[in-house]
Amino acid sequence: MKRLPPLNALRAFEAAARHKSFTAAASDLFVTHGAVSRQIRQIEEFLGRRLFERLPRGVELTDEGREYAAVVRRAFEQMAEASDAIRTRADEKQILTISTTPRFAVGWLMSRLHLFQRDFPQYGIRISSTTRLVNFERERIDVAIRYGRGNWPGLSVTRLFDHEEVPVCAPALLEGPNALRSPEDLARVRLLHDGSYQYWKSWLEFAGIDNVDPHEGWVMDDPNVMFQAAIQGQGVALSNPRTIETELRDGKLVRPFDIVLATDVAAYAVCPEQNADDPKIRAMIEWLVAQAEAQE
Amino acid sequence: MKRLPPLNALRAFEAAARHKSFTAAASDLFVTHGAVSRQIRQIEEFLGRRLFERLPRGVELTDEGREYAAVVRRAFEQMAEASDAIRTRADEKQILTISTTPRFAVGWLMSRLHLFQRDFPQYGIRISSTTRLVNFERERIDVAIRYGRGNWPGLSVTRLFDHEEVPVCAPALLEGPNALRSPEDLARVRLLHDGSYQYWKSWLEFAGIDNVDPHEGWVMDDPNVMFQAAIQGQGVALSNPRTIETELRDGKLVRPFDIVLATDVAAYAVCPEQNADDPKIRAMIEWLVAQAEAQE
DNA sequence: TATTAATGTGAGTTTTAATCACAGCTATGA
DNA sequence: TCATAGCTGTGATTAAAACTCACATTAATA
Repeated sequence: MKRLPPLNALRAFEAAARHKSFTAAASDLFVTHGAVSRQIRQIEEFLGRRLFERLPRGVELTDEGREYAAVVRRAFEQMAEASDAIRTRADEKQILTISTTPRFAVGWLMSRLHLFQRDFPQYGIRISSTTRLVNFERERIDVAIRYGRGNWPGLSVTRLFDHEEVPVCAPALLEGPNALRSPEDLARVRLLHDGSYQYWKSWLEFAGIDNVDPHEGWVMDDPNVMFQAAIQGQGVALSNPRTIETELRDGKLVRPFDIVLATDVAAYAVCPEQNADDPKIRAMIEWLVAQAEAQE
Repeated sequence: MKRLPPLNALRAFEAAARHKSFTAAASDLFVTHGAVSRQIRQIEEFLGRRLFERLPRGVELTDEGREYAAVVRRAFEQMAEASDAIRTRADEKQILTISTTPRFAVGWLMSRLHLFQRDFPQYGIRISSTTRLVNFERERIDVAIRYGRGNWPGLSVTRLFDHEEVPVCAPALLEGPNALRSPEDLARVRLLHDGSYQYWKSWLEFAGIDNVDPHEGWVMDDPNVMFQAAIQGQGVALSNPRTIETELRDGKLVRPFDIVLATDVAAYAVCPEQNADDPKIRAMIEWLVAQAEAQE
């Protein structure tokens, strides 16, 4: 076979030809314009011909460049199409089953999962949300995301992020004559509890507040219900800020004070040790870690 | 455009599919089998499918892999063909003119130049061999290779290798009753001089030989003629072993003793300073340096 | 049973590519 | 007409990717 030009540079050339601009191609490829400029030069040196005319504002393809770009684009399209055909082949599509808590599913996973699907169209996704500990084999779970201390024998354990607790409430509670200003003001509002009084008790101790009764308020067994109550202004809930990211960003919930209780539990991605090398499981766990890191 | 797999890995896949072997593909691509193994895995993880069946002796394409390989190969062929068409386009082909001494041309450059041409088919090559110092502009020289001390003002100078001198002769001179055994035996054979007695004089001084008259022997003004004389067994010549590589390898000439005289001159690639950035000149000089280094 | 001819892989190194920050160019518009 | 905005080019540095090495593993072959 005849010698091929540097392939990554060729892809940069294709993008530049499509945009008629190095800068636009660069942002298309998520690199800087300098990287594209170097790669185009590589191709031009390889071919011994200019492919672009350099103009003061942008670039323009030479005749040769235009012809070449057409061939290159067609070749890339064929490759992309063939790759895509394999990746999205519906028959015998592999299903990746994720088990997690309902809150984590709604508050963290859902808003990100389309990104995984975009990068890995070859896998079907199934989400099984339960607070129970799962039997991987019987329930056909590939990856579970669980809070704990990471000591699960027989399982491959990957830490995602620490679990911290911070009070959150509807923004309306920060306004008016009874507005929450300091932690002591919690005595005047309803506490929302997730299953047990324990969490608020620990937080109040940590914050050094003694005028607030941790047994006051409502207890709900479904955290999603609890957060809906908080959004409606029914009281103040405790939450890991990471799992209510969207609510915080949209302003549905706010953090009245920045006293963050660190805990000794963390979110972990786990799977049976013997499956840790399965490509789809590895892909998912690596992706979860990357997402958790990106969130910081 | 749909997402493309890692392109260099794709090339490795193509080679592996062609050879039906990772090891063979590796040597084809001048890398180790480990590199190919990783790249194939990359592609397989990207696609979410095995492309090869792993057998104990070698690998075999899966049905999917076979289909995919066909598409990929065709796409690469299109790119290679289009690239080649531009690179070898005869009209307006750029000519690269190299000026060097006749000896260097015959003894070093000639045997390597096809490698340059293979990598850079887009340039036509012209060789101008003369011992004169050249006028780059008037004689349209792009790159000159010259011996000296590297102090040529106005020129961009790149050192290639040191010039050393060592005696060489036909292997026949090492046999029979009058065989050359030690440097002192040079008194019994003819010395072959390249233009001046100076070189032998320096070498004999360096070697500490005082029974040999450096003014003995034949003086030839063309080193190629001198080496022909040496090959025919007419005497012993002094030479830089680098420029008679092929004669040494073929056994036409041998080094009777390993006393190497280092000199203060070296071989340099030079070009006018203002042309040092010309792609074809840069390509040639970088290639000359790489060849000189490879020879060591 | 030892050998051979392959692929797979963890750790470390080398090579390659990308970034950053600044330079240079010129059409545009104040 | 002169500063500005919008590009591309590049030297030095940093970051990432690829490769190598050495060893492991496997099963056909001698």
